[in-house]
Amino acid sequence: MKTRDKILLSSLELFNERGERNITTNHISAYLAISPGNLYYHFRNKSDIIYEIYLEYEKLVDYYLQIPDDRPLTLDDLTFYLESVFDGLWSYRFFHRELEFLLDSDQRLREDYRKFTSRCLAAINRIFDGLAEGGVIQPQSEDLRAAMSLNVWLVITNWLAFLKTAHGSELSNDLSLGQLKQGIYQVLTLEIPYLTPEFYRPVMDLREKYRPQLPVVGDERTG
Amino acid sequence: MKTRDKILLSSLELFNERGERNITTNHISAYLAISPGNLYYHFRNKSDIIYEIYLEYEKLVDYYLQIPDDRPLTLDDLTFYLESVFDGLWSYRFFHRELEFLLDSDQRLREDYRKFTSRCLAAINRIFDGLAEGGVIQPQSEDLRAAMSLNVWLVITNWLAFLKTAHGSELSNDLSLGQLKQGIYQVLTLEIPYLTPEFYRPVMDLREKYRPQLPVVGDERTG
DNA sequence: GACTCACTAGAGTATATACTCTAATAATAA
DNA sequence: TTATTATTAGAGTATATACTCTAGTGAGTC
Repeated sequence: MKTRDKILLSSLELFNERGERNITTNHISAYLAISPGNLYYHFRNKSDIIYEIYLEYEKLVDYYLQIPDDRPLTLDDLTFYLESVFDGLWSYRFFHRELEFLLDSDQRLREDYRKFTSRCLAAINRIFDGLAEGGVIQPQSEDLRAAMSLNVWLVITNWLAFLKTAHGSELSNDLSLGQLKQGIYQVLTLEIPYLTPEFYRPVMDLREKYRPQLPVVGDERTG
Repeated sequence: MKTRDKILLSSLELFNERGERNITTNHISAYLAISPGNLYYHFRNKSDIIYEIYLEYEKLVDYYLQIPDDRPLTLDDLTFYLESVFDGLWSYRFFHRELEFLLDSDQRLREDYRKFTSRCLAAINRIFDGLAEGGVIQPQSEDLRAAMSLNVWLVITNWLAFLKTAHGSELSNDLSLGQLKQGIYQVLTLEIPYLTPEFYRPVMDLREKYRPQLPVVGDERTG
Protein backbone atom coordinates (compact mmCIF):
# COMPACT_ATOMS: atom_id res chain seq x y z
CA MET A 1 0.00 0.00 0.00
CA LYS A 2 1.21 3.50 -0.81
CA THR A 3 2.49 5.61 2.06
CA ARG A 4 -0.07 8.27 1.30
CA ASP A 5 -2.92 5.80 1.71
CA LYS A 6 -1.37 4.34 4.81
CA ILE A 7 -1.30 7.81 6.33
CA LEU A 8 -4.97 8.33 5.59
CA LEU A 9 -5.92 4.92 6.92
CA SER A 10 -3.90 5.16 10.12
CA SER A 11 -5.01 8.70 10.76
CA LEU A 12 -8.63 7.66 10.53
CA GLU A 13 -7.97 4.76 12.85
CA LEU A 14 -6.16 6.89 15.41
CA PHE A 15 -8.68 9.72 15.17
CA ASN A 16 -11.54 7.28 15.73
CA GLU A 17 -9.84 5.56 18.63
CA ARG A 18 -8.48 8.53 20.50
CA GLY A 19 -10.05 11.66 19.04
CA GLU A 20 -8.58 14.04 16.50
CA ARG A 21 -7.65 16.49 19.23
CA ASN A 22 -5.45 13.93 20.93
CA ILE A 23 -3.63 12.83 17.77
CA THR A 24 -0.80 14.93 16.39
CA THR A 25 0.98 14.51 13.09
CA ASN A 26 3.90 13.18 15.11
CA HIS A 27 1.68 10.51 16.59
CA ILE A 28 0.60 9.49 13.14
CA SER A 29 4.11 9.22 11.78
CA ALA A 30 5.30 7.41 14.88
CA TYR A 31 2.43 4.96 14.58
CA LEU A 32 3.39 4.26 10.99
CA ALA A 33 7.09 4.24 11.85
CA ILE A 34 7.79 6.87 9.25
CA SER A 35 9.37 10.28 9.75
CA PRO A 36 7.36 13.49 10.20
CA GLY A 37 9.10 14.79 7.10
CA ASN A 38 7.75 11.86 5.16
CA LEU A 39 4.25 12.60 6.34
CA TYR A 40 4.64 16.23 5.35
CA TYR A 41 5.91 15.20 1.96
CA HIS A 42 2.52 13.64 1.30
CA PHE A 43 0.31 16.20 3.03
CA ARG A 44 0.72 19.93 3.43
CA ASN A 45 -0.74 19.86 6.93
CA LYS A 46 -3.04 18.07 9.32
CA SER A 47 -6.11 19.81 7.94
CA ASP A 48 -5.45 18.33 4.52
CA ILE A 49 -5.39 14.84 5.97
CA ILE A 50 -8.69 15.46 7.71
CA TYR A 51 -10.20 16.99 4.63
CA GLU A 52 -9.32 13.99 2.49
CA ILE A 53 -10.75 11.63 5.06
CA TYR A 54 -13.88 13.73 5.14
CA LEU A 55 -14.20 13.49 1.35
CA GLU A 56 -14.18 9.71 1.64
CA TYR A 57 -16.90 9.89 4.28
CA GLU A 58 -19.00 12.21 2.19
CA LYS A 59 -18.57 10.02 -0.86
CA LEU A 60 -19.59 6.94 1.07
CA VAL A 61 -22.75 8.46 2.50
CA ASP A 62 -23.69 10.09 -0.80
CA TYR A 63 -23.33 6.69 -2.38
CA TYR A 64 -25.55 5.06 0.22
CA LEU A 65 -28.17 7.77 -0.04
CA GLN A 66 -28.97 7.46 -3.70
CA ILE A 67 -32.74 7.36 -3.74
CA PRO A 68 -34.46 5.85 -6.77
CA ASP A 69 -37.28 8.07 -7.95
CA ASP A 70 -38.73 5.68 -10.49
CA ARG A 71 -40.29 3.41 -7.88
CA PRO A 72 -41.77 3.50 -4.39
CA LEU A 73 -39.61 2.49 -1.44
CA THR A 74 -39.95 -0.68 0.57
CA LEU A 75 -39.18 -1.59 4.13
CA ASP A 76 -36.03 -3.27 2.86
CA ASP A 77 -34.93 0.01 1.35
CA LEU A 78 -35.46 1.73 4.66
CA THR A 79 -33.48 -0.92 6.50
CA PHE A 80 -30.67 -0.56 4.02
CA TYR A 81 -30.54 3.21 4.37
CA LEU A 82 -30.51 3.06 8.14
CA GLU A 83 -27.92 0.30 8.36
CA SER A 84 -25.70 2.02 5.84
CA VAL A 85 -25.83 5.44 7.40
CA PHE A 86 -24.98 4.08 10.83
CA ASP A 87 -22.16 2.05 9.32
CA GLY A 88 -20.79 5.23 7.79
CA LEU A 89 -21.11 7.14 11.02
CA TRP A 90 -19.25 4.40 12.81
CA SER A 91 -16.39 4.22 10.33
CA TYR A 92 -15.80 7.95 10.50
CA ARG A 93 -16.98 8.57 14.01
CA PHE A 94 -14.15 10.95 14.91
CA PHE A 95 -15.65 13.46 12.53
CA HIS A 96 -18.87 14.30 14.31
CA ARG A 97 -17.07 14.29 17.61
CA GLU A 98 -15.05 17.37 16.80
CA LEU A 99 -17.29 18.69 14.08
CA GLU A 100 -17.55 22.32 15.12
CA PHE A 101 -13.85 22.81 15.63
CA LEU A 102 -13.01 21.11 12.36
CA LEU A 103 -15.43 23.28 10.42
CA ASP A 104 -14.11 26.41 12.11
CA SER A 105 -10.57 25.50 11.11
CA ASP A 106 -11.16 24.71 7.46
CA GLN A 107 -13.25 26.82 5.15
CA ARG A 108 -13.48 24.13 2.44
CA LEU A 109 -14.68 21.61 4.97
CA ARG A 110 -17.22 24.05 6.33
CA GLU A 111 -18.73 24.75 2.95
CA ASP A 112 -18.64 21.13 1.81
CA TYR A 113 -20.24 19.94 5.00
CA ARG A 114 -22.99 22.51 4.75
CA LYS A 115 -23.92 21.24 1.29
CA PHE A 116 -23.57 17.69 2.48
CA THR A 117 -26.04 18.29 5.32
CA SER A 118 -28.40 19.79 2.82
CA ARG A 119 -28.13 16.77 0.54
CA CYS A 120 -28.68 14.39 3.42
CA LEU A 121 -31.78 16.23 4.57
CA ALA A 122 -33.09 16.26 1.03
CA ALA A 123 -32.44 12.54 0.82
CA ILE A 124 -34.29 11.85 4.06
CA ASN A 125 -37.20 13.89 2.74
CA ARG A 126 -37.25 11.82 -0.41
CA ILE A 127 -37.07 8.61 1.56
CA PHE A 128 -40.19 9.70 3.43
CA ASP A 129 -41.82 10.47 0.10
CA GLY A 130 -40.84 7.13 -1.30
CA LEU A 131 -42.11 5.32 1.78
CA ALA A 132 -45.41 7.13 1.52
CA GLU A 133 -45.66 6.09 -2.12
CA GLY A 134 -44.85 2.55 -1.08
CA GLY A 135 -47.66 2.64 1.45
CA VAL A 136 -45.36 2.22 4.44
CA ILE A 137 -46.14 5.56 5.99
CA GLN A 138 -48.97 7.97 5.53
CA PRO A 139 -48.37 10.95 3.27
CA GLN A 140 -47.50 14.08 5.21
CA SER A 141 -47.60 17.79 4.52
CA GLU A 142 -44.37 19.20 3.17
CA ASP A 143 -43.82 21.13 6.38
CA LEU A 144 -44.23 18.17 8.61
CA ARG A 145 -42.07 16.00 6.41
CA ALA A 146 -39.27 18.56 6.51
CA ALA A 147 -39.43 18.91 10.29
CA MET A 148 -39.55 15.14 10.69
CA SER A 149 -36.57 14.69 8.41
CA LEU A 150 -34.60 17.18 10.41
CA ASN A 151 -35.43 15.34 13.60
CA VAL A 152 -34.27 12.09 12.03
CA TRP A 153 -31.00 13.79 11.12
CA LEU A 154 -30.57 15.20 14.62
CA VAL A 155 -31.18 11.83 16.22
CA ILE A 156 -28.82 10.03 13.86
CA THR A 157 -25.95 12.48 14.13
CA ASN A 158 -26.19 12.74 17.90
CA TRP A 159 -26.63 9.09 18.69
CA LEU A 160 -22.96 8.21 18.99
CA ALA A 161 -22.16 11.19 21.18
CA PHE A 162 -25.02 10.16 23.40
CA LEU A 163 -23.76 6.61 23.73
CA LYS A 164 -20.25 7.76 24.56
CA THR A 165 -21.30 10.34 27.10
CA ALA A 166 -24.30 8.76 28.74
CA HIS A 167 -22.38 5.74 29.88
CA GLY A 168 -19.61 5.74 32.44
CA SER A 169 -16.09 4.88 31.43
CA GLU A 170 -16.95 1.18 31.61
CA LEU A 171 -18.67 0.94 28.29
CA SER A 172 -17.37 3.93 26.46
CA ASN A 173 -14.17 2.31 25.29
CA ASP A 174 -15.75 -0.67 23.70
CA LEU A 175 -18.77 0.70 21.98
CA SER A 176 -19.84 -1.88 19.48
CA LEU A 177 -21.39 -1.50 16.11
CA GLY A 178 -24.32 -3.31 17.67
CA GLN A 179 -24.91 -0.66 20.28
CA LEU A 180 -24.54 1.95 17.64
CA LYS A 181 -27.35 0.41 15.67
CA GLN A 182 -29.71 0.82 18.58
CA GLY A 183 -29.86 4.28 17.09
CA ILE A 184 -32.06 2.65 14.47
CA TYR A 185 -34.51 1.82 17.22
CA GLN A 186 -34.65 5.50 18.07
CA VAL A 187 -35.14 6.56 14.48
CA LEU A 188 -37.91 4.05 13.93
CA THR A 189 -39.56 5.34 17.08
CA LEU A 190 -40.02 8.63 15.27
CA GLU A 191 -41.99 6.95 12.51
CA ILE A 192 -44.38 4.88 14.58
CA PRO A 193 -47.31 7.30 14.56
CA TYR A 194 -47.15 7.70 10.82
CA LEU A 195 -47.15 4.05 9.82
CA THR A 196 -49.99 2.73 7.73
CA PRO A 197 -52.04 0.01 9.44
CA GLU A 198 -50.70 -2.47 6.94
CA PHE A 199 -47.07 -1.77 7.79
CA TYR A 200 -47.45 -1.18 11.52
CA ARG A 201 -46.52 -4.72 12.49
CA PRO A 202 -43.65 -5.21 10.06
CA VAL A 203 -42.01 -1.95 11.12
CA MET A 204 -42.53 -2.63 14.81
CA ASP A 205 -40.98 -6.07 14.32
CA LEU A 206 -38.02 -4.54 12.54
CA ARG A 207 -37.64 -1.99 15.31
CA GLU A 208 -37.71 -4.71 17.92
CA LYS A 209 -34.53 -6.15 16.45
CA TYR A 210 -32.62 -3.04 17.45
CA ARG A 211 -34.10 -2.61 20.90
CA PRO A 212 -31.45 -1.94 23.52
CA GLN A 213 -30.80 -5.04 25.65
CA LEU A 214 -30.38 -3.06 28.82
CA PRO A 215 -32.14 0.16 29.67
CA VAL A 216 -30.06 2.86 28.05
CA VAL A 217 -29.83 4.91 31.21
CA GLY A 218 -30.77 4.54 34.81
CA ASP A 219 -33.42 6.32 36.71
CA GLU A 220 -31.93 9.09 38.78
CA ARG A 221 -34.48 11.60 39.94
CA THR A 222 -34.35 15.35 40.24
CA GLY A 223 -34.99 16.80 43.66
CA MET B 1 -16.55 41.13 41.94
CA LYS B 2 -14.01 38.63 43.20
CA THR B 3 -11.20 37.62 40.88
CA ARG B 4 -12.21 34.02 41.15
CA ASP B 5 -15.72 34.80 39.91
CA LYS B 6 -14.38 37.03 37.19
CA ILE B 7 -12.24 34.15 35.96
CA LEU B 8 -15.24 31.85 35.81
CA LEU B 9 -17.38 34.44 34.08
CA SER B 10 -14.80 35.44 31.50
CA SER B 11 -13.82 31.86 30.83
CA LEU B 12 -17.42 30.99 30.10
CA GLU B 13 -17.73 33.98 27.82
CA LEU B 14 -14.54 33.18 25.93
CA PHE B 15 -15.33 29.48 25.72
CA ASN B 16 -18.79 30.22 24.34
CA GLU B 17 -17.50 32.75 21.83
CA ARG B 18 -14.46 30.95 20.54
CA GLY B 19 -14.60 27.38 21.78
CA GLU B 20 -12.81 25.86 24.73
CA ARG B 21 -10.18 24.36 22.46
CA ASN B 22 -9.16 27.79 21.21
CA ILE B 23 -8.95 29.42 24.62
CA THR B 24 -5.88 28.90 26.79
CA THR B 25 -5.41 29.90 30.39
CA ASN B 26 -3.12 32.65 29.09
CA HIS B 27 -5.94 33.96 26.93
CA ILE B 28 -8.19 34.10 29.94
CA SER B 29 -5.72 35.96 32.11
CA ALA B 30 -4.84 38.33 29.27
CA TYR B 31 -8.53 39.03 28.71
CA LEU B 32 -8.95 39.88 32.38
CA ALA B 33 -5.65 41.77 32.45
CA ILE B 34 -4.41 39.65 35.31
CA SER B 35 -1.29 37.50 35.43
CA PRO B 36 -1.26 33.77 34.71
CA GLY B 37 0.07 33.31 38.21
CA ASN B 38 -2.98 35.02 39.56
CA LEU B 39 -5.26 32.72 37.62
CA TYR B 40 -3.39 29.69 38.90
CA TYR B 41 -3.65 30.99 42.42
CA HIS B 42 -7.40 30.63 42.13
CA PHE B 43 -7.58 27.43 40.09
CA ARG B 44 -5.31 24.43 40.02
CA ASN B 45 -5.71 24.02 36.30
CA LYS B 46 -7.92 24.59 33.30
CA SER B 47 -9.98 21.47 33.99
CA ASP B 48 -10.98 22.86 37.37
CA ILE B 49 -12.29 26.02 35.76
CA ILE B 50 -14.32 23.99 33.30
CA TYR B 51 -15.58 21.71 36.01
CA GLU B 52 -16.84 24.61 38.13
CA ILE B 53 -18.58 26.13 35.14
CA TYR B 54 -20.14 22.78 34.44
CA LEU B 55 -21.44 22.58 38.01
CA GLU B 56 -23.22 25.91 37.50
CA TYR B 57 -24.75 24.60 34.31
CA GLU B 58 -25.89 21.42 35.96
CA LYS B 59 -27.34 23.33 38.87
CA LEU B 60 -29.24 25.64 36.56
CA VAL B 61 -30.80 22.86 34.51
CA ASP B 62 -31.59 20.79 37.58
CA TYR B 63 -33.32 23.82 38.98
CA TYR B 64 -35.35 24.31 35.82
CA LEU B 65 -36.30 20.66 35.62
CA GLN B 66 -37.99 20.30 38.95
CA ILE B 67 -41.22 18.55 38.07
CA PRO B 68 -44.11 18.83 40.48
CA ASP B 69 -45.69 15.45 41.06
CA ASP B 70 -48.67 16.66 43.03
CA ARG B 71 -50.49 18.05 40.00
CA PRO B 72 -50.84 17.47 36.26
CA LEU B 73 -48.79 19.58 33.86
CA THR B 74 -50.15 22.32 31.64
CA LEU B 75 -49.09 23.71 28.32
CA ASP B 76 -47.56 26.64 30.19
CA ASP B 77 -45.40 24.22 32.13
CA LEU B 78 -44.21 22.66 28.91
CA THR B 79 -43.41 26.06 27.43
CA PHE B 80 -41.46 26.97 30.54
CA TYR B 81 -39.42 23.76 30.46
CA LEU B 82 -38.58 24.14 26.82
CA GLU B 83 -37.68 27.81 27.04
CA SER B 84 -35.60 27.25 30.16
CA VAL B 85 -33.67 24.32 28.84
CA PHE B 86 -32.79 26.12 25.62
CA ASP B 87 -31.76 29.17 27.63
CA GLY B 88 -29.46 26.98 29.65
CA LEU B 89 -28.02 25.36 26.56
CA TRP B 90 -27.34 28.76 25.10
CA SER B 91 -25.64 30.15 28.19
CA TYR B 92 -23.28 27.20 28.42
CA ARG B 93 -23.11 26.34 24.77
CA PHE B 94 -19.36 25.71 24.74
CA PHE B 95 -19.97 22.64 26.83
CA HIS B 96 -21.83 20.45 24.38
CA ARG B 97 -19.52 21.55 21.62
CA GLU B 98 -16.51 19.79 23.08
CA LEU B 99 -18.41 17.37 25.26
CA GLU B 100 -16.60 14.17 24.43
CA PHE B 101 -13.14 15.59 24.85
CA LEU B 102 -14.04 17.26 28.12
CA LEU B 103 -15.50 14.07 29.55
CA ASP B 104 -12.44 12.11 28.43
CA SER B 105 -10.16 14.57 30.20
CA ASP B 106 -11.91 14.72 33.53
CA GLN B 107 -13.19 11.73 35.41
CA ARG B 108 -15.37 13.77 37.80
CA LEU B 109 -17.00 15.54 34.91
CA ARG B 110 -17.62 12.25 33.14
CA GLU B 111 -19.33 10.69 36.08
CA ASP B 112 -21.31 13.81 36.97
CA TYR B 113 -22.47 14.28 33.43
CA ARG B 114 -23.58 10.67 33.17
CA LYS B 115 -25.81 11.10 36.19
CA PHE B 116 -26.97 14.44 34.91
CA THR B 117 -28.06 12.88 31.60
CA SER B 118 -29.91 10.27 33.56
CA ARG B 119 -31.71 12.88 35.63
CA CYS B 120 -32.64 14.86 32.55
CA LEU B 121 -34.06 11.82 30.82
CA ALA B 122 -36.01 10.92 33.94
CA ALA B 123 -37.33 14.48 34.06
CA ILE B 124 -38.43 14.38 30.44
CA ASN B 125 -40.19 11.11 31.13
CA ARG B 126 -42.00 12.69 34.04
CA ILE B 127 -42.96 15.68 31.96
CA PHE B 128 -44.59 13.33 29.48
CA ASP B 129 -46.38 11.65 32.35
CA GLY B 130 -47.53 14.96 33.72
CA LEU B 131 -48.73 16.12 30.33
CA ALA B 132 -50.68 12.93 29.90
CA GLU B 133 -52.28 13.48 33.30
CA GLY B 134 -53.06 17.01 32.24
CA GLY B 135 -54.78 15.72 29.14
CA VAL B 136 -52.31 17.41 26.77
CA ILE B 137 -50.98 14.20 25.29
CA GLN B 138 -52.30 10.69 25.22
CA PRO B 139 -50.88 8.25 27.73
CA GLN B 140 -48.15 6.08 26.27
CA SER B 141 -46.60 2.76 27.15
CA GLU B 142 -43.53 3.02 29.32
CA ASP B 143 -41.35 1.80 26.48
CA LEU B 144 -42.60 4.33 24.02
CA ARG B 145 -42.36 7.13 26.53
CA ALA B 146 -38.74 6.28 27.28
CA ALA B 147 -37.81 6.14 23.61
CA MET B 148 -39.63 9.38 22.93
CA SER B 149 -37.91 11.09 25.84
CA LEU B 150 -34.55 10.00 24.55
CA ASN B 151 -35.38 11.41 21.13
CA VAL B 152 -36.36 14.69 22.72
CA TRP B 153 -33.01 14.75 24.52
CA LEU B 154 -31.13 13.95 21.32
CA VAL B 155 -32.89 16.69 19.40
CA ILE B 156 -32.36 19.26 22.13
CA THR B 157 -28.70 18.55 22.73
CA ASN B 158 -27.85 18.45 19.03
CA TRP B 159 -29.82 21.46 17.93
CA LEU B 160 -27.10 24.04 18.48
CA ALA B 161 -24.45 21.99 16.73
CA PHE B 162 -26.81 21.63 13.82
CA LEU B 163 -27.40 25.36 13.57
CA LYS B 164 -23.70 26.12 13.71
CA THR B 165 -22.71 23.52 11.15
CA ALA B 166 -25.60 23.54 8.74
CA HIS B 167 -25.19 27.18 7.90
CA GLY B 168 -22.25 28.68 6.08
CA SER B 169 -19.96 31.09 7.84
CA GLU B 170 -22.45 33.90 7.22
CA LEU B 171 -24.82 33.05 10.02
CA SER B 172 -22.69 30.99 12.29
CA ASN B 173 -21.08 33.90 14.08
CA ASP B 174 -24.26 35.61 15.06
CA LEU B 175 -26.54 32.82 16.09
CA SER B 176 -29.30 34.39 18.09
CA LEU B 177 -31.22 33.07 21.01
CA GLY B 178 -34.19 33.33 18.68
CA GLN B 179 -32.76 30.90 16.19
CA LEU B 180 -31.82 28.64 19.01
CA LYS B 181 -35.39 28.46 20.13
CA GLN B 182 -36.47 27.15 16.76
CA GLY B 183 -35.27 23.97 18.39
CA ILE B 184 -38.53 24.15 20.29
CA TYR B 185 -40.33 23.86 16.99
CA GLN B 186 -38.45 20.65 16.37
CA VAL B 187 -39.21 19.25 19.79
CA LEU B 188 -42.89 20.03 19.51
CA THR B 189 -42.88 18.30 16.12
CA LEU B 190 -42.10 15.11 17.97
CA GLU B 191 -45.23 15.43 20.05
CA ILE B 192 -47.75 16.20 17.34
CA PRO B 193 -49.03 12.66 16.82
CA TYR B 194 -49.61 12.16 20.50
CA LEU B 195 -51.62 15.27 21.23
CA THR B 196 -55.17 14.91 22.49
CA PRO B 197 -57.80 16.40 20.16
CA GLU B 198 -58.47 19.06 22.75
CA PHE B 199 -54.89 20.26 22.83
CA TYR B 200 -54.01 19.80 19.18
CA ARG B 201 -54.75 23.40 18.23
CA PRO B 202 -53.14 25.07 21.25
CA VAL B 203 -49.93 23.11 20.83
CA MET B 204 -49.81 23.68 17.09
CA ASP B 205 -50.29 27.39 17.70
CA LEU B 206 -47.51 27.38 20.25
CA ARG B 207 -45.28 25.51 17.83
CA GLU B 208 -46.02 28.02 15.12
CA LYS B 209 -44.41 30.74 17.21
CA TYR B 210 -41.05 29.02 16.92
CA ARG B 211 -41.26 28.14 13.23
CA PRO B 212 -38.07 29.03 11.39
CA GLN B 213 -38.50 32.17 9.31
CA LEU B 214 -36.43 30.87 6.44
CA PRO B 215 -36.14 27.25 5.42
CA VAL B 216 -33.46 25.85 7.66
CA VAL B 217 -31.49 24.39 4.81
CA GLY B 218 -31.61 24.44 1.04
CA ASP B 219 -32.52 21.72 -1.32
CA GLU B 220 -29.40 20.17 -2.79
CA ARG B 221 -30.04 16.82 -4.36
CA THR B 222 -28.06 13.63 -4.35
CA GLY B 223 -27.00 12.23 -7.71
C1' DG C 1 27.05 4.95 -16.16
C1' DA C 2 24.69 9.30 -15.62
C1' DC C 3 20.39 11.19 -14.57
C1' DT C 4 15.73 11.84 -12.88
C1' DC C 5 12.30 11.66 -9.64
C1' DA C 6 9.27 9.83 -6.33
C1' DC C 7 9.96 8.97 -1.82
C1' DT C 8 12.04 8.85 2.93
C1' DA C 9 14.85 9.86 7.31
C1' DG C 10 15.72 12.56 10.93
C1' DA C 11 17.40 16.52 13.07
C1' DG C 12 15.80 20.98 13.83
C1' DT C 13 12.68 25.25 14.72
C1' DA C 14 9.33 28.72 16.04
C1' DT C 15 5.57 29.05 18.67
C1' DA C 16 2.15 27.81 21.95
C1' DT C 17 0.55 25.77 26.12
C1' DA C 18 -0.19 24.66 30.73
C1' DC C 19 1.67 25.62 34.62
C1' DT C 20 5.41 27.17 38.47
C1' DC C 21 8.12 30.16 41.36
C1' DT C 22 9.49 34.13 43.77
C1' DA C 23 8.70 38.35 45.38
C1' DA C 24 5.77 41.75 46.42
C1' DT C 25 1.49 44.21 47.92
C1' DA C 26 -3.10 44.74 50.01
C1' DA C 27 -6.28 43.35 53.59
C1' DT C 28 -7.18 41.81 58.08
C1' DA C 29 -6.44 40.25 62.83
C1' DA C 30 -4.06 40.49 67.27
C1' DT D 1 1.97 48.37 65.53
C1' DT D 2 2.96 43.72 64.21
C1' DA D 3 1.87 39.52 62.32
C1' DT D 4 -0.61 36.86 59.26
C1' DT D 5 -3.06 35.77 55.41
C1' DA D 6 -5.06 36.53 50.90
C1' DT D 7 -4.05 38.12 46.64
C1' DT D 8 -1.39 39.58 42.69
C1' DA D 9 2.46 40.40 39.18
C1' DG D 10 5.41 38.73 36.05
C1' DA D 11 9.27 36.33 34.61
C1' DG D 12 10.30 31.71 33.68
C1' DT D 13 10.05 26.55 32.33
C1' DA D 14 9.26 21.99 30.49
C1' DT D 15 6.93 20.02 27.05
C1' DA D 16 4.25 19.59 22.98
C1' DT D 17 2.90 20.79 18.42
C1' DA D 18 2.82 21.67 13.69
C1' DC D 19 5.80 22.00 10.45
C1' DT D 20 10.63 22.76 7.72
C1' DC D 21 15.09 21.66 5.81
C1' DT D 22 18.77 19.09 4.18
C1' DA D 23 20.50 15.09 2.75
C1' DG D 24 19.92 11.37 1.09
C1' DT D 25 18.02 6.28 -1.23
C1' DG D 26 16.51 3.33 -4.73
C1' DA D 27 13.97 2.17 -8.83
C1' DG D 28 13.62 3.19 -13.37
C1' DT D 29 15.22 5.68 -17.99
C1' DC D 30 18.37 7.33 -21.52
